[in-house]
Amino acid sequence: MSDILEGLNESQKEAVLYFSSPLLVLAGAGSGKTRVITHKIMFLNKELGIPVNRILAITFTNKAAKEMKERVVNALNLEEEPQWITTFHSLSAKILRYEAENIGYGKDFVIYDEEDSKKLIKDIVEESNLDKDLYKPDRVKNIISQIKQNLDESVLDFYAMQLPHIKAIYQKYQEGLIFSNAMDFDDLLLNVVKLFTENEDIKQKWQNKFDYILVDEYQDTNKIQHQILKLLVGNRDCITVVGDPQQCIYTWRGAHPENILSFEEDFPNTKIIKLERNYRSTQKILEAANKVISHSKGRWKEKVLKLWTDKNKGEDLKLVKLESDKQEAAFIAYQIKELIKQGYKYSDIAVLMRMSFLSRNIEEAFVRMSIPYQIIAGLKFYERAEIKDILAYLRFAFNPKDTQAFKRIINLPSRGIGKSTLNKIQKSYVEDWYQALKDSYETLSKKVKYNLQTFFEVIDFIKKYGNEKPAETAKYLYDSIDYEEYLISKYPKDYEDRIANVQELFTAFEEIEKRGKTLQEFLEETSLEQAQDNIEDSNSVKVMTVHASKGLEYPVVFIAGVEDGIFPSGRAFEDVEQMEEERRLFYVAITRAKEHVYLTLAKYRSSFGNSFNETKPSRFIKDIKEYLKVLSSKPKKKTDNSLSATSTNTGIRVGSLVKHEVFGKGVVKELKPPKAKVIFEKVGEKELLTKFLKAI
DNA sequence: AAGAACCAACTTTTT
DNA sequence: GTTGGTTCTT
Ligand SMILES: Nc1ncnc2c1ncn2[C@@H]1O[C@H](COP(=O)(O)OP(=O)(O)OP(=O)(O)O)[C@@H](O)[C@H]1O
Repeated sequence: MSDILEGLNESQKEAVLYFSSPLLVLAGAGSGKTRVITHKIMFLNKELGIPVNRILAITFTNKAAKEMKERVVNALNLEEEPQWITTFHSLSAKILRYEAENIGYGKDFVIYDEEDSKKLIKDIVEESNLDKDLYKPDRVKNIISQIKQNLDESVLDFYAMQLPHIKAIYQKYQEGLIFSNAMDFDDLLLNVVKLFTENEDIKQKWQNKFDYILVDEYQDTNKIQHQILKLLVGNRDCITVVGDPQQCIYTWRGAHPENILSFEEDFPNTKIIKLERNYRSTQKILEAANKVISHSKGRWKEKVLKLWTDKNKGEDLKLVKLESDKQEAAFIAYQIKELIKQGYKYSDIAVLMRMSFLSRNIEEAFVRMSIPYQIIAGLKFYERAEIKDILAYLRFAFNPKDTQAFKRIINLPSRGIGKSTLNKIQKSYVEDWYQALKDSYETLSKKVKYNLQTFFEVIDFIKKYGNEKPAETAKYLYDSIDYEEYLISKYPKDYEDRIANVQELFTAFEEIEKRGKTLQEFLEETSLEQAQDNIEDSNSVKVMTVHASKGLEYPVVFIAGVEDGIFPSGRAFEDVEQMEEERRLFYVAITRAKEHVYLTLAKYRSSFGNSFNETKPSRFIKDIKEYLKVLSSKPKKKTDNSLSATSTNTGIRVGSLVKHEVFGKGVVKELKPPKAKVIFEKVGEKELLTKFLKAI
């Protein structure tokens, strides 16, 4: 029975071969759950003759989907990538593109990100003359999300006690989205449920598309996602899900460790298979992880077998206490250099943290020590203002109902359009903003009229050429509205970075032009992008939040900021449930490691750059102290020239010859982490972020 | 309506 | 250390 079953243990084989009823694979970290899914796809195709495009496999991240696709393509010698190995959100977006008209949307609907959604809420609160301190967009958006994720409007009644207008806001928010032909992230899922429940024939059609459905990381799915699965499976047996309630870390997005146990209730005759062998970590790491999770409460605990491994004992986990956050970062950098000397590669190493702002110090230390790194967190590329500005123009051209995009671009660059002009335009609104603008045109002031001419030209140009020639279109847009000028005057301090970002966007457009993708598809992809997606294969240390490390593994893992208030987060102090999640998060962090774990903490940490606060070691430390070795911090050396001179890395040093997308070739004059002063051949001296520089 | 100048309140985690 | 908001001036 073929090589597909090779490299699987007995329980994994059983899981791959089981088809008699719905299957739930419950197992701890690193036990080969994902491998079960991948091999089951191969088996379904190769041994049972099911076309890969009739198999739906859902992963948590795009990156996991990509890797799974690659494995399957290689193992089965496929000519084309499987279409339906994807995430819940991408799947939903794909379904809704086909079916939008059936639920009252145009098929050019846009996806509103968090920022768009919050701005909409802010507008509503303003228009309704409500107390904007009470109805903070953050809070309101959270509540609305909770309602949508729990398929339960009684949540609304609960909050209505404190916030009497929350119901009205919710309603106006939904109206506002539909008005703009837009969906938020939750709608993406919710509308699939709506579509399927209201249209039996459409549901049938999609059921018939798939012969088998597999889901990875099931513990982090929420009720709507579960509902989508139910609707797609119908009363068939064709589903396998794998998961680990101990690794549930997205309860704030509607997941719950208990959910995975109720899978049985919704899918009758569910068979449960448990895996108990860990293939990832050394004994000590595994035991420490087991210990962490053994302190957790919750009835799901006994449902998962305790893991064992026959790997060697390995080394103790290390705990290193440093005086300050700067020294913590310096230690990590120093220790990485030591590991490199021992033969590890930069890409063997990950630095994990609970909160993304901790990466700042680490980045600085890495630049100083010439350690190649990649930060997988923080402001994502497509959330940057300059990127969103350009995209908003494109969005608006294709979907002129998009109110948030319209408001963003109508006075960007400044065209003399403020509140009162906007009101005039709004009065003419019938069909969409483009029409409103045209119809109100004659009533506007001379200056505005003049300025709007370019605006119309640009929008018309995008409409005409945007889909075929996105790169050229974007460049035309950039020139016509003098966007560079705008960036320079608005961001005198860092406009270079921003221009470079836009340049990078153009490159991405050229890419999609080559691959024959539509702009529409591109916009959708970017809104569903995840931090993990950008992880490079390059030989660099990966720096990320614990959340972003889901499903990944590294020989060496540093966990920074292991302090009460950071890990666990201070927000979890009063809430038992949340503290439980912090514990699971800590479990996830440790179980990413194969060979070495370093926990680091700073006795004093500066908040917001100035005041130093004394910290307390994380409460999780004492749970694993029997596996911990406390290291004294090494004496600090002031300079690192000797180190960087001997190491062969791609880091940038004073004197390095470098290249920049926009400014061309130059020489590094001075390092000011994370920036560098560079003298360029053509444009002279500039100060910019080193990440935009390539050593040559 | 735009821009300067000043202030406040942040930072979980993210599709 | 940033981002967004407010207030004042032009
Ligand atoms: N039967 C096996 N024999 C040897 N190695 C295996 C086997 N199954 C899985 N592995 C390896 O163990 C590691 C963890 O596997 P996998 O990612 O599938 O686990 P997982 O249970 O999905 O982990 P997590 O819960 O952390 O996402 C991988 O490096 C994988 O290649």
